[in-house]
Amino acid sequence: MNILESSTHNGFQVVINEIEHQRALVTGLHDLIMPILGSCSGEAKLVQELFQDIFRSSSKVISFLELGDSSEKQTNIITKCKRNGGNNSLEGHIMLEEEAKEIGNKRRKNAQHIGSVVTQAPYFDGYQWRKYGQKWISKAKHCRSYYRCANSKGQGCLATKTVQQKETDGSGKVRLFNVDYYGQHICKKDRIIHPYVFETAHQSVPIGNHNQSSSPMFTNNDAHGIQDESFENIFMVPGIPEYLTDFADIEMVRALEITSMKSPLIPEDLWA
DNA sequence: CAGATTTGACCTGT
DNA sequence: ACAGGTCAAATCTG
Repeated sequence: MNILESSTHNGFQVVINEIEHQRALVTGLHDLIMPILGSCSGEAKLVQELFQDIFRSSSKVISFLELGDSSEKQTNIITKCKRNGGNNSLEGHIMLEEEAKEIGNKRRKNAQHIGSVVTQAPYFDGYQWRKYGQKWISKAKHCRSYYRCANSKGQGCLATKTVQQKETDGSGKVRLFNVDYYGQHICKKDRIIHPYVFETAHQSVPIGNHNQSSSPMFTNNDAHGIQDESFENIFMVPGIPEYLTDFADIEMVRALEITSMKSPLIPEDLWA
């Protein structure tokens, strides 16, 4: 193993350890929240689903990283899937949902799918965005909005995202949005510092506590891009405690943080 | 008035 | 032909 391979492997191990640590933290949070919500409420089901999503996602990342430098294997799987064109063969079934999505992608520009997030707060991801289009998608209940990085003009940043409200369970209490990210940000110094949770030995800092005073993230939506929907409509979800709406946002921010950490060796599909 | 958003038209891939 | 992504003129807003 040469130095480069060794350092890459060590880097992966650090990431794996961090993700394992995050899983432990999330488990603790889960155990804390679920008794408060009860087991039958719609919010509890939603929160349960979000936790499951987080675990599925982290398991996926860990199992990928544990394959080590076998990124070739992953590439082969994807290639095979693409060759099969989504037919009914066994290999076709191996195809991940995200990969299938990528194949069916009709984007002409910025076709690089960076990742997807389901969140209650689709506009708060640390970047500023400008809406450039909106479209009713066939058979979808809600229209899809198209955003590009606010620095697309000034710095030529090609990052875009689409936001589409998910169809809910019908209760209408909670609005979830699918957010798909395309293209890497190449713009500089425009990011808002993430409200990371830094854990100390025996004391966890509450979510949202960091940078809250210096960052407008939790106090002023004007500084965060999109204003075509009201702040209240997005954040003040009836029946959901404030710390839970914060959690949903932290989840998204973390997903993005992982995205920004990714190795060029890892296929984009993994991060979807 | 400048910059952001909206919206219908246009373009492209399937 | 159709669905979905982008463009650009019109409109809105601070």
